Amino acid sequence: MDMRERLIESTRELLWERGYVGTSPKAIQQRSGAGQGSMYHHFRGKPDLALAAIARSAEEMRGRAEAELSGPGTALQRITAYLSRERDALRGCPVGRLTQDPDVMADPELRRPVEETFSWLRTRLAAVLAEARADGELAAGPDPAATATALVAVLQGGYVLARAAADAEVYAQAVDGALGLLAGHAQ
Amino acid sequence: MDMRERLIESTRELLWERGYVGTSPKAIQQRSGAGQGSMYHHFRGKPDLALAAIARSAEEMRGRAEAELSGPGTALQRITAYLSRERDALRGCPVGRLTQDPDVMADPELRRPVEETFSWLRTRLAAVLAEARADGELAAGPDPAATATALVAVLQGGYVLARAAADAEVYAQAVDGALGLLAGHAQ
DNA sequence: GTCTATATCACGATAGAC
DNA sequence: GTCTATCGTGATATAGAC
Repeated sequence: MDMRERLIESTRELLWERGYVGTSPKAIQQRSGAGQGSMYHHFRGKPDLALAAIARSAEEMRGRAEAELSGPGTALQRITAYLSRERDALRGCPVGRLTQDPDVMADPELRRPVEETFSWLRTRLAAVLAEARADGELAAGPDPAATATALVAVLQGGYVLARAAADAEVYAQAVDGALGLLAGHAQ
Repeated sequence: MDMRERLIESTRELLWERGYVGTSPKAIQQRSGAGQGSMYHHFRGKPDLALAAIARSAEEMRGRAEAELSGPGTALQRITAYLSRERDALRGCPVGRLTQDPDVMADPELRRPVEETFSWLRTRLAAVLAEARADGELAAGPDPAATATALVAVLQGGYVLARAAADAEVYAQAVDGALGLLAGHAQ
């Protein structure tokens, strides 16, 4: 792995752990093993490096979701697979956590990957919910778009509650609760 | 309002907007109109002041929830009222946002109010869900504890999605989705 | 209680040698 | 490409006058 790559990966980790405001160039240099000059050779500064890191995290998140939502099985099975995927609950979501970072949200360039990722995810999940309904797997009652937003919110909120409790099991409980509510609408 | 009070309120606002890491003593002094000496006269430092602010936000959040969950109406009506309450979606939850702050979570004193607030809220909501079930308002299917965690997660995650989209309507959609799923279990 | 002065360190970046 | 030196600013506090 070359230095540029190590800088991006170290920044990704630090943004995940400490957010944008809490991540200093110095910390990035120490984690990656790069010197001052090296970092500023590959990137114009902290925002430039953060953009590379955020874009990659967003792409990775979307790729995993798409793999599960367009994988094998019925629509309802794919939704269940996506929701039930094992996640590092106490670490939280590397993209979702950026929404709490005022400096990220204030910068249109840094903000765009975050916005697009969740916009895509809600739309994609709504489409699979609509598919489940069309196939007679789900009742006609709940609106697919609203249901999709609620389900994604359960995951994002599940991270918050798990961290608050310092207990990954709380995340699993949130997912269980969502699946339980969804089950009432299965045909 | 005396100076001590203004310091706490200013800190509450700043923690809400920028988090603990993003809030400096200087910013607190400027917003409150207090000088350096004044702030350090009333509080030992940033952590001490943050504790006062966090404890107050936690208490306020709990008070509002308790008012709705123990208010008038059937159990299901109270749950719906709690979930549907108007909230400043783009501002987010002043307590939930602290879970993303590594320095808050690393300090047991600062962490405790956050942990206790959500622990209490999940338990309290589960009790009202159990009440709704006992009263025949809700089907026996979903587990109250898991459902409660999922519902609180929808609110916390709704903030994340609304901020990601820069659109408060997304928060409302998440709540709508949750209410739609819950409706399927109403008797 | 509040003020100003001062101290120490970290942040985020630039300059220029190698 | 990477290194060290340096810079100006802000973070977080202490000291002591008033």
